[in-house]
Formats: sequence, structure tokens, C-alpha cells
Amino acid sequence: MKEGPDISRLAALIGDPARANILLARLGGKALTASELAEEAGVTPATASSHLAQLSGADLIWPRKQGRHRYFALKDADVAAALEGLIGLAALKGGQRTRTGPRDEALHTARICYDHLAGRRAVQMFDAMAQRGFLEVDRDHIALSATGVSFVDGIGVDVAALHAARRPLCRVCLDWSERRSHLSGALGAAMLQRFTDLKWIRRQAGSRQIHFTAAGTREFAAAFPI
Amino acid sequence: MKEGPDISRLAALIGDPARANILLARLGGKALTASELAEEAGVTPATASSHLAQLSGADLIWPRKQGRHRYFALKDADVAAALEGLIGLAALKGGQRTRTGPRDEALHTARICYDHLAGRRAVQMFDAMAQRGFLEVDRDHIALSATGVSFVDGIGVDVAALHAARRPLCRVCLDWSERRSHLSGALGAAMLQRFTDLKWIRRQAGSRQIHFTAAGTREFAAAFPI
DNA sequence: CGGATGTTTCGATCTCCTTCGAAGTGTCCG
DNA sequence: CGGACACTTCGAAGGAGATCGAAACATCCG
Repeated sequence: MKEGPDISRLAALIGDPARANILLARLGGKALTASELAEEAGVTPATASSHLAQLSGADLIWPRKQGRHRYFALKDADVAAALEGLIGLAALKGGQRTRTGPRDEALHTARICYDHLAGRRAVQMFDAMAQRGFLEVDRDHIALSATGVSFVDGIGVDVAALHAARRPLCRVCLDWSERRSHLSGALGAAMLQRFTDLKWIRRQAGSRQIHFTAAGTREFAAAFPI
Repeated sequence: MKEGPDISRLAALIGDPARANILLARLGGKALTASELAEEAGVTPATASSHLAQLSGADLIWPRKQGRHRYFALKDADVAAALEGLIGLAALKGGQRTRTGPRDEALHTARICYDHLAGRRAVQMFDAMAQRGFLEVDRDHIALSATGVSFVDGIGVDVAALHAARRPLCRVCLDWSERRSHLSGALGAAMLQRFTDLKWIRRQAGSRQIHFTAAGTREFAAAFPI
């Protein structure tokens, strides 16, 4: 047969537990050093280095040399999207193996997806912005409307600066826990950054979990009413 | 770490070339017997049987016993969606390994995605129906409007019968070649069936490729104007 | 410059899992 | 009922790849 691209090589790459752990840790967005990743995956630095070389070779992660450290991050949002897709399927099929604990519940509420917000809160934001006409959703392409630009500016995100980047401003990303769309792209990333700056949210150390502060909960609900 | 579902087990399952071939062949929708799959994957029946057992155990495929044959099909559309996601990423990353031949081009135009139409034609259909108000697309949830029901009925698809099925009527599925939405769900499957009955399309034997007949090209363009 | 730290390469080991032939179970057909 | 066919199970063989220690390489710091 062999029609289409080589999916098995890619899947085999993700199929090793150590590499999967590395990639999942990377979904948290922040870049980590090789040794930190080794500990994360539970292997020696030598083993981790081998894995990282393979992942780089397949263009899934992106190494940045900085002094005597090497920081690794996911290559792009496409990788993140495919990973979230697998997570979604594994959640459906893997079934009871992963019991739904309180930490899992927190992940459903708000978490990092590569570089933007995901989970219930992210879907809420997307819906609120679409409903009030800030996002023009036609089919799959979405764009920021004129009123949307001023709304986002009001929050404190410099849309003009984002336009300068090569990266597309708005994209949709399928939320695996909610099975609904949320905002991705340059704007999605900028919004997350802004929420952090505003101290609406706090990253949980070493996890994809996001914690909303008291003020953040209030402000967020006001900005994005259901 | 180990937060979230076990993604590596799933990926490892897809990571074996023989199993990946089996799954990809299954994306074509039609159920095949164990021996046919063995030939497809290029292994002996014994090996194929082992693989099929593993895939069944992970709930990715669905065996149906029929006499002395066993037919296998993908379990559900979720599996298909995750596979298409991987295909999309592999197409991006695997890169030049797969040169774009004429057959590849044909796949981009129209192909089977599990049980519904995918490719340029599928996106065209989705867009046309959305634009004329037959599909009510709000956010990610889509539904068939009142005028949509009569339109689909006009083509010859019995919507009432579809409602009876447990399966959701309309769903969106991300097209990996077009990176846009197309129609999935019970309606998507029924439309594909109807097109086949109308002789608008013809399945290419042993491939996901779909060929539009001369009449089909004409009628399809008339039914779903850009 | 020398020691400390972070990372990679090398070589050897070892474990897991694919693979296949042969034998076993079940189903159809004459 | 018996033979042909479809498929699965079993056991053995083989190979691919993960893993690690040790050593090499690179970079920073005092």
C-alpha cells in the first residue's frame, strides 16, 4: 500500500514512554534543559540525549543552545495539535486506567496547550468572543473583527505587534477534554501571556495545570460572560 | 509525571509498520477479512492475527464474526480523527520523503475518511452547505437547519431515518490535506452512500481514492456551488 | 588556566516484541 | 461425516532499539 506519509515512524517515535513523557512535558510550553527532561522521563542524561536527538531529527522539538545548556520546546502548534488528538483518543480508549482525580478535574478546567489556554475556561473565552461578534467564525477560518480588535486592545494585548509576526493571528484548536474549539495562534498565545501578566492566572510548577487567582476568576468571568 | 492518559501505549500500537498499514487500510472504511489484511500489511496470517488481537484489545478496531471470516473495521470516528491528525503531521514533517505524485493529487481531491467524504470536494460541500444556510455552524457544534433538511431530502437522503440512529447526525472532521472542516457523522456517511448510489462517484479498488464520474462532477458542482 | 557542570558519543548489554511455522479450533460445503 | 478453508494459539528465533557507564567534548566560573 504505502499511500500517504509515513505515519508509523512518527507514531513509533511517540510510542516510547520516555519520549512520550518528554513530549507531554513539553506541551506545557516552557522550554526545559536536557537534564531536567531526563529527570522528568526517569532516565539517565545519556538516554535522554539519545531521545532528544531523535525527536529533533523528526522535527518535533526545537533545540536552542544557550551557554552550556540546551533548551527544548515543541517545534510548532501542529505537533501540539496532533499530540492533543492522541491524548483525546487515549482518554476515550485507555478508559479506566486513568482514574479521574481532583488533579485531573483541575486540568479539565484550565491548562496549557503548548502556548495558549485550554480547557473549560478556554472554550468559555472562545464562545464569549464569538457570541459578541469579536471573532468572525466562518467555517474553519476565523478572524478578529474590528470590534474584536478594540476589545482585545482593551485587555492590553497589542494586536498590531502580533500582526507583524509571521505566525497566523487566529487559529482554532480542538480541546480534547471539552471536544470543542478554543483559540490558538498568535492571539491565543498573547492572551495567555497577558493573563499571566495581569496575575489572573498562575502556572502550577511542573504541570500543565493553570490556577485562577481570586481576582482572575472575577475578572475573567466579567470579560468573557457565558 | 504521568498526568493524563497513557498516550505512549496508543502511539506504540500505531507505531508498528504492519499495524499502521492495517489501520490506514481501514481508514478506507470497508471492512476486510483477516487474510486480506495480512496481505495488505505484507505479513503472514499468524502475524496479522496477533496484530489484530492487539488492536481489538485497545478498542481501535471492531471485529465482526461472519461465518468462517472475521471482518475488521475501525471502531469509531474518533479513531479515524486521531489517525488523520497523525497523517497530517507526518505529511508536514515527513516532508519530501513522500513525493507528490498524480495519485497523491487525486487523494487530495477526494478520498474516503472512514465512512465519509474527505478532500477538496468534501470541503467544497461543507462550505456550500454552510453558506446557503443548510448547516448552522456555531462554534464547533453544527446542526442541520430546517431548509437543510429539505435540501438533503431532495438529494435523496432520509434524514428521519438517520435521527433514529444513536450516532450524532452532524460532526465536523478536520481535513488533513485542506486543513479545513468537512462534514462527518451520520449525515456525512449517508451522503457518501447516496453519492455512490447515484453513481456520482466510484471507489478505487484497494485505495482511499474516490473517482468522480462525468455525471457526478456535473451534478456535484450544481448541488454544491462554490 | 583548571575545575565544575552540562551534554553528547561510544560500546556493550539486555529486554521486549515482531515474526513465522506448525499445530489446534472452528465453520462451511459437498 | 470428512475434507477444505479461515483464523488463532503456541513456541522458538531473531532483531531492533532502549538503557546505562564511561569517557569525550563544550562551556562557564573563579
